[in-house]
Amino acid sequence: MERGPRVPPPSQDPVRPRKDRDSLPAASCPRPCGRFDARPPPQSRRGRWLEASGIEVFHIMNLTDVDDRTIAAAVGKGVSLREHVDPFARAFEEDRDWLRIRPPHAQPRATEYVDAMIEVIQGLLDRGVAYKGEDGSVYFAIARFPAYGRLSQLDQRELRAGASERVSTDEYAKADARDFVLWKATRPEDEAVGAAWDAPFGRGRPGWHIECSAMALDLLRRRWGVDVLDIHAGAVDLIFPHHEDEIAQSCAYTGKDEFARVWVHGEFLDLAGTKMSKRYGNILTARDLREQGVDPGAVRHLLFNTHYRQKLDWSDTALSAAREGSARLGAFRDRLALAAGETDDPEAAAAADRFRTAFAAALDDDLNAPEALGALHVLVREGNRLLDEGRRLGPAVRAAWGLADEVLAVASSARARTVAAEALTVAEEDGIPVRPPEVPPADSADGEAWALRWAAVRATEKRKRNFAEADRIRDLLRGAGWEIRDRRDGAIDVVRDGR
RNA sequence: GGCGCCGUAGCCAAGUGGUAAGGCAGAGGUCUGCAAAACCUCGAUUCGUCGGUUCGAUUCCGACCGGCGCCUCCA
Repeated sequence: MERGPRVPPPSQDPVRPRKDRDSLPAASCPRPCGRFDARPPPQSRRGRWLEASGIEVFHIMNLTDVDDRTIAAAVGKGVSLREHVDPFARAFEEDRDWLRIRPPHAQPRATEYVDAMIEVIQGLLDRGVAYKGEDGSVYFAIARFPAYGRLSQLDQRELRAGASERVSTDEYAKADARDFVLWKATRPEDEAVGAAWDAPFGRGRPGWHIECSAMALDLLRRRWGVDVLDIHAGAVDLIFPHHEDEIAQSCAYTGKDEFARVWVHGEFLDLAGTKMSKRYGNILTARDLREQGVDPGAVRHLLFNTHYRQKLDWSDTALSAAREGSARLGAFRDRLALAAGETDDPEAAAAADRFRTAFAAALDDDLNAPEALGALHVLVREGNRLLDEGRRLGPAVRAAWGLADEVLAVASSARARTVAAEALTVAEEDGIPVRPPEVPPADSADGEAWALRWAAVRATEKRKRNFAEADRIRDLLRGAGWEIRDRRDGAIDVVRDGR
């Protein structure tokens, strides 16, 4: 078991398939449904990098669709659990896609794996590490699992029962205050929303911790016949107790020493210096950003600018810096697409080489995204310089860019539309270029055509040296969100302003 | 009280036992009718403070100051 996660470079273990999973709590609760108080899960970046390195990754992301809050919310709305959860799950997937996070290979829902959970719980009862409490619920007996606390270094903590005020008062059903619930005896409200199942040890519903273990184990065993994960990811706040409990129940059940070879814990996103949390009322959701028109590339740029194990303090200035950086990369992508030739200038090939080395070294070293991003900016600077000098960028640079884009996907999606000089003519009437309407079309889909027509008019006016009019048109377009850039070869770029 | 993290240029942020990536912002320059973009040049003798180890520490150790997280189902 490793903490302070340092994943072995892929090259050390090139063929073995890896199974990567994340425990993503509750499809019902705000967090997975678009909020990202924890970063977009680090395993999604790791997955991209491992895959780009030629390693097969199988990523499982659990959906907790049954827990106290989900049930309470469903009861409140008078709908079934499923009806309550589905919209959240869909919204979550939309936000995930918007953030360019790849879908997991499997996304099991807790309610569809209850049989697997019952099997694990029964196994734990059979092994004597679980017991049925007076309230009919089944608990895990921490005293029977000596390794408990290794991940969070709990063994070094003071384990006074009731050290925290949050425990102790009404936990009389447990033998030990630290024991956690595996199976909760059914309550009327559970039945009301369909959150109750029959089990040999009584009717009830699974506890949160067991869901993750049972789903992962079930998928791992059926697909590979193994019961240890290579990588287990999650946010730092899950280390204790959730991951600790997962380890306890999983290892007690499988008899293995570890549940995951490597634990990857992402730090939090802070807002105004404090953890983003409902408790503090400082929530920022992916949905919010989307509605503000923020480019997902900029969001990723900001996220990758800080190591995943480091807290990231979200601020408008940080976002705006990321937006600029992301736009610079997007502009280079467009430039490269137009300029790339069949061969690389030797200097360009060397730059691409340097980039590949630095990029791989950074990501192989515990996914050092900030350093990888730095390397990308160096490549872009050198590429831009060479293009300015009229040198050729070819397959080497294209491939280097492609790798970066595949793994980081941080470039702004705003694309420049380039119009060649010869295409910049417009019909004239009595020596005056025919103009499109001053007001941009309501339908944003027609916006580009409108902007391009105006750009052509401006080019015409410019040729006639009517600079005042040309400047007026540029301002008009800028007001409508379009940036015009004259190029040295006489062509123009029209860029949708992504801000 | 226990466990743990952080403090690097105006801002964000990597990193190394031998004197500090990258981005943003700013200044000057090239280019341009003017812009924008791009490129070039410029910024920490210094990495919270004070000690210690060392030939040498920002990097290791200790103390202190400041900020933050977790301590049994916020999920």
